[in-house]
Amino acid sequence: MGQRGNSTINDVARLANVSKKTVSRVINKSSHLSDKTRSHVEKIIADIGYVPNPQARALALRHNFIIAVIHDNPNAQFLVSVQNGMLEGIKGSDYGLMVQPVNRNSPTIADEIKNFLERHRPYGVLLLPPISDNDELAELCASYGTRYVRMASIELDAPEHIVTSNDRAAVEEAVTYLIEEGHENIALIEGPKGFISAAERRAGYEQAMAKAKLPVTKDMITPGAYTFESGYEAGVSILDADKKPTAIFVANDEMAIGVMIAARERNINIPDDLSIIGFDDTPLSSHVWPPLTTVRWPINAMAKSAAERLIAEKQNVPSKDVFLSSALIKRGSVAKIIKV
Amino acid sequence: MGQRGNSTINDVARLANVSKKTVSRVINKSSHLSDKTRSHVEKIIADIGYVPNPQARALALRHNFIIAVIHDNPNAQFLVSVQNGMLEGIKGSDYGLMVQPVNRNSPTIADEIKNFLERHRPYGVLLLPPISDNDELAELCASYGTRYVRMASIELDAPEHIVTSNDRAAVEEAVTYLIEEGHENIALIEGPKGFISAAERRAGYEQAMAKAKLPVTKDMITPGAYTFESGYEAGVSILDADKKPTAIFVANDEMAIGVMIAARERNINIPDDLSIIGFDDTPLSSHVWPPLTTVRWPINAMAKSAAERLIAEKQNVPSKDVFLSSALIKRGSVAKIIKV
DNA sequence: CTGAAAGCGCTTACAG
DNA sequence: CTGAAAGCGCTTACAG
Repeated sequence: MGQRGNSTINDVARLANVSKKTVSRVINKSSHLSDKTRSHVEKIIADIGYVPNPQARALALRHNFIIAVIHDNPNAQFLVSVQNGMLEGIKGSDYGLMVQPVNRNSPTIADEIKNFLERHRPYGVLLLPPISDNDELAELCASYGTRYVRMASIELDAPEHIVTSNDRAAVEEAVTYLIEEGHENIALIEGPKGFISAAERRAGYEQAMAKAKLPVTKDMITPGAYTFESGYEAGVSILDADKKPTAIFVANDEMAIGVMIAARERNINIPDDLSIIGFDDTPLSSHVWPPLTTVRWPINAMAKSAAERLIAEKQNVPSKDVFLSSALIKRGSVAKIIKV
Repeated sequence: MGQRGNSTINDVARLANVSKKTVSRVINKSSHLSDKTRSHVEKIIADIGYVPNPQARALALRHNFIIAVIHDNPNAQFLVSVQNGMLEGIKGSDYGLMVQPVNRNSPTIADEIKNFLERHRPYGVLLLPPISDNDELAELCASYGTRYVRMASIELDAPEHIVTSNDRAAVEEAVTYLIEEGHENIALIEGPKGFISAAERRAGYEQAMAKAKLPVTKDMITPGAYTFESGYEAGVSILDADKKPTAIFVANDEMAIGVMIAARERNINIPDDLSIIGFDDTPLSSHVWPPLTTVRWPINAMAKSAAERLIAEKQNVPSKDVFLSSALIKRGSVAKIIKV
């Protein structure tokens, strides 16, 4: 009996009548090895259920088999999508995934990350928005020799260090759709100041309006914080104003759902009285009534690509993957305007 | 420059003019050490920014500083709550958190877990429902000498291996509240077959009804799968029937929200025409209209307690913590029945 | 194609 | 209170 997984390379070597080195070669699938020796050793390994000790390997190899996601993002759905994507990316490899949240508003955020990097020395890390736009943190990773990829809405680093979604183009498309449906007075509820994604989505909105030669006045843009509550409040302020828009583009789904609640309270019918488009395509967006028309954000695919890059033989192979260009999911929250 | 974090215990020993062992003693906060030596060594360590190599420590110590959550639970909110709880539990320690999803329906689930355990040798793991009720998997952990804790709704293992919520009592309380509000025809939408939590919640419902001497017929219980879609379908089947209940206890919030959509489609007003209580208290439950009355499930606290136990000096200290006894969150989805 | 020696960076008895 | 030696379980040049 005894515990599993406690036989060592020495046991295998002794039983197989070869040197440790030879065993090591079959573990690491080295090529200089006769088929006969290999299969003999493999049989012994299978027989005694030998598995190399990961800590010993890591020490000798000078790197472990761990990648991590470092984030300061409270959104559960987003986080799990990222994790699932990364997990897909490392599937079949020897790597595992660690999770390390940090506190964006803390002045010691760099120390928190230093601490994590020192304590676990992950082979690579994925930095999620919004902290991914912090250059210092990226440099910190580099200073430890840790591979890193940043997820963002613009290319704020070298190609091998970035995985990008083109939020601007996607929003422009969504707002253009609203315009094509006959809307002219289209409001925007934007994301929090300082978030690159918020700025990009706003830029997409402005571009679409500009191309259609539709005016954008200050009162058409309401601040938000990417939270349900902030969406609700923005909705209240827009819907209680004298001149209401016929459509609102909301910078994420959670806020869009807040707006829907505000509208319902006021007996404003969606989509007949008010059209709404969100951004993210969270599962939730199809679970509200009416189901929300939204822009699909391929977080899963982005995270997968990032993880693959992190554990690739050479990270340097620049990947010019830009995700998300046209990804409008039309559901039930937009109606055509019948011009009088 | 050169990378950070690449000085070794030897550098410190040389610079401080002591042996490696002495340095090791200060790292590990051993007591047999003069204050003078200790502070001298600490200064050197701080000066050169030395941090012990985690892989080397793990190898010598014969265990690393990683705990993991192993799960087969698709619910993002649940998963993130667990992760946050565990992270709180290990805060300030040297431990870090890994995440390993497995496929419940796969015949090779044991192999997936074996693989993970062998590859990373985590110091401890938390098993989440529903796979937490699989005794084989728990034994598998034990066979590798890996500490484990299982999260469940009943005490299906020794006290040190379990963290429990008393779903049955909590549901009984919720249904009793419905009864006190005058409801007699109370339907149940239950969780999936084979889930312990589903059976416990159903038992709580049945107990409450029995104590109030209210009949429970077969047609009052509708199956569900803990998903929005299954809740919606169950809602449709209940609300399209001839004899409608005045209240429904739904075994989780996601399904409850599905029921709300089904009700709205049929112009059934909540709570005036139909009262609903859910279970979980997900953030979402207060973001719907009307806000959902529900049972608060303290996943975060449970996960924290489990993580603390996993990294404790002695796991054996049996913790008889049972979470959740009375945790009804009254919001807007229940109305009093005015008896005629 | 195969092996003996040294090394990765720590900690653990055992002495003194 | 402090240290020299051996060991944790692997891999890496270097030989042959």
